[in-house]
Amino acid sequence: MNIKDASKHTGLPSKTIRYYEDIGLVEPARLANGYRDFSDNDLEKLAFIGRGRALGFSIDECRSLLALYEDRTHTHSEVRSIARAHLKRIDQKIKEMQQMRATLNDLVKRCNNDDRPDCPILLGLAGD
Amino acid sequence: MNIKDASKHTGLPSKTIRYYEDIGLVEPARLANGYRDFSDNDLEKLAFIGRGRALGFSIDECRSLLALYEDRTHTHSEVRSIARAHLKRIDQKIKEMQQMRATLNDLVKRCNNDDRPDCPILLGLAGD
DNA sequence: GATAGTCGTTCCACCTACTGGAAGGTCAAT
DNA sequence: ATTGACCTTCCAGTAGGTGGAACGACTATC
Repeated sequence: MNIKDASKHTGLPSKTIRYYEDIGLVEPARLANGYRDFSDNDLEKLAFIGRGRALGFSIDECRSLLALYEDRTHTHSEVRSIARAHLKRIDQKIKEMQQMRATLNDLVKRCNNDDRPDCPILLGLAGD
Repeated sequence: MNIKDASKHTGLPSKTIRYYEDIGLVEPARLANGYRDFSDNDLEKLAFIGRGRALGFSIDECRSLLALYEDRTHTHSEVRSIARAHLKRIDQKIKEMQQMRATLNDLVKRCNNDDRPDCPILLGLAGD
């Protein structure tokens, strides 16, 4: 399967797939004309990475998870520890974003009810 | 004020302050020895940018907001539109993260209650 | 057989927002 | 005179791609 079709199958842009090859995540075969030829296994790997990325795992975490997946002797504990660490990171990030949101929303609301020359958003950024 | 003290005042690393000068956000004066000499106004600008960044605004948004702040004839509407767009982005991002969290948390939970050889997290990533 | 249009290839640069480090200059205290 | 803590510039690297140039390959049509 050529790269365009692999892209359609996995939802990943061709450019990204080439990049993933560059950094050694997949190693598609090559046809006589030099075109990449993706096997079913390649597609599965790419889809795996795609899902991992969609869940916010880093490329390196995806790499590790993929290796664990392909190693039939994998233990749950390694996988869990990667996943739990990531979950913690996500929770942290969500908290930060909610804090941001609250502060910003407050400024915006104040701005909505205020038509004095100095915008409360800017005053907020300026530190009052 | 030298860069170290400016760093302490604003909470921004010296490296970052130099970077901000590089990209034209501040233009501190220079002493005869070539050292940067930050004025109160420079410090205010840096702190402004720092708060903007902490709220998740991009550098370019901070640049615009700072310009609006320094332009005493600024209108609320421009500021609001930047802030509202950012608020929307934050909300979108929070939603995405919560979706991620839910999916990942589900996988982790299934993994906790499951000691079959194939880890549910990996199976989830592999697309079941 | 020529041509057009859509694929494919590599390679290099660019993006955001910094951060790290090397090589060297300056200053205050001892 | 030397130490240590500053300062300077410049170059490279980070993550995870994305854009574009320059060029080759394949298919369909005339």
